Amino acid sequence: MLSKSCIYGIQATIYVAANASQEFVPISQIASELKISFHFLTKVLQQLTQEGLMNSYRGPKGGVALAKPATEITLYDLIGAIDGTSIFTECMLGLPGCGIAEPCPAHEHWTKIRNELTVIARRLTLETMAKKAGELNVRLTDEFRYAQRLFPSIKPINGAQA
Amino acid sequence: MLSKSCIYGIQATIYVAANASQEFVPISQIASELKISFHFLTKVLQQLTQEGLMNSYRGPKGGVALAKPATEITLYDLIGAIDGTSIFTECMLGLPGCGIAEPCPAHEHWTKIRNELTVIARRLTLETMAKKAGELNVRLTDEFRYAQRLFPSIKPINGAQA
DNA sequence: CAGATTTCAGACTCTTTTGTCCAAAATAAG
DNA sequence: CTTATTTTGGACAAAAGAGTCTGAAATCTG
Repeated sequence: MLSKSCIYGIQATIYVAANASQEFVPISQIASELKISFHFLTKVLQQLTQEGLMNSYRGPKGGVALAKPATEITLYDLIGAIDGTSIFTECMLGLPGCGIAEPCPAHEHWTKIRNELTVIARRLTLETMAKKAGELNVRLTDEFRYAQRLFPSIKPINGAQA
Repeated sequence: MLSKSCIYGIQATIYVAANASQEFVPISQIASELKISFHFLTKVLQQLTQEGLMNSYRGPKGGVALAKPATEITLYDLIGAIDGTSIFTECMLGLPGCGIAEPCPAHEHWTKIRNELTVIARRLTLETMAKKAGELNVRLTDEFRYAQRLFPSIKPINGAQA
């Protein structure tokens, strides 16, 4: 569904958004907390800065930060910046120009799903996901936390208890 | 979204289902009409026969045929046989065990989409898609037909005009 | 039986994705 | 100015996906 690059990018961006206290968050910190290869994540985040979703800063106290308020970045933006928007537009069978005029046999059904996916991705903001990530039982990585805070450095935003 | 193998498998199966007159359809015929590499398609269809969705027969007059009536094979079966069912079950961020207890930040939204996709894929039968494929303006490949029948050997099933 | 047809099985190549590594450029702090 | 930190950029390797090819096994036809 989503590429590894895209998944890492989404996870990292949520992490940065949830970590509102730091101005610039070093990629090394993100990588170690999310258990992602540092060098690989570096490239992914470079792409997000090139797409204008993040700002970066070199040197000590440097790192990456959101280029816009978390309310103005959506899941759609993140996916589009890394994997491209083809998931939201393409035919299930990959047929170019599949539409009402010359559809594939599954066109109408797939279109329905695709449109709902698009609506949801456009509505789901980074702020919403970051708030979720601050809740006790919600996680960003494959590690279960079981009532422990996985990222002690991140304070719960939405009144979730630690 | 779907792998090339899976797309080819779906296209080929629809073709076979739409081609109800032939008992066994040679893979070479499917490959040439759908413009798919013969050897590659061979492997994909082999997988479908191993999964019990198709029967195959060697030698002259041989080829592949549906192992079950087209009403009893769904899009879900085809995808599951080639790409596996992970699309229908997995977390958007790929987190193992992502569920109500320990969800990812996008869990509830993605679950909604995923469930609808599952319902649609389970309901969409090969018969329905094959009927569609028999209609004049519907196509299985990236070639537009523009009011020409792309596969003259296949007769329209559902009263579509040629 | 001989020859033609077709699937089966495996080896092989090419491309894309994923992951690793290293040196250079920018910046902060002493 | 020097050193440590951090992103940038590119090269490189490993793994997976996509596609090609060859020979063997099965089966029909004559």
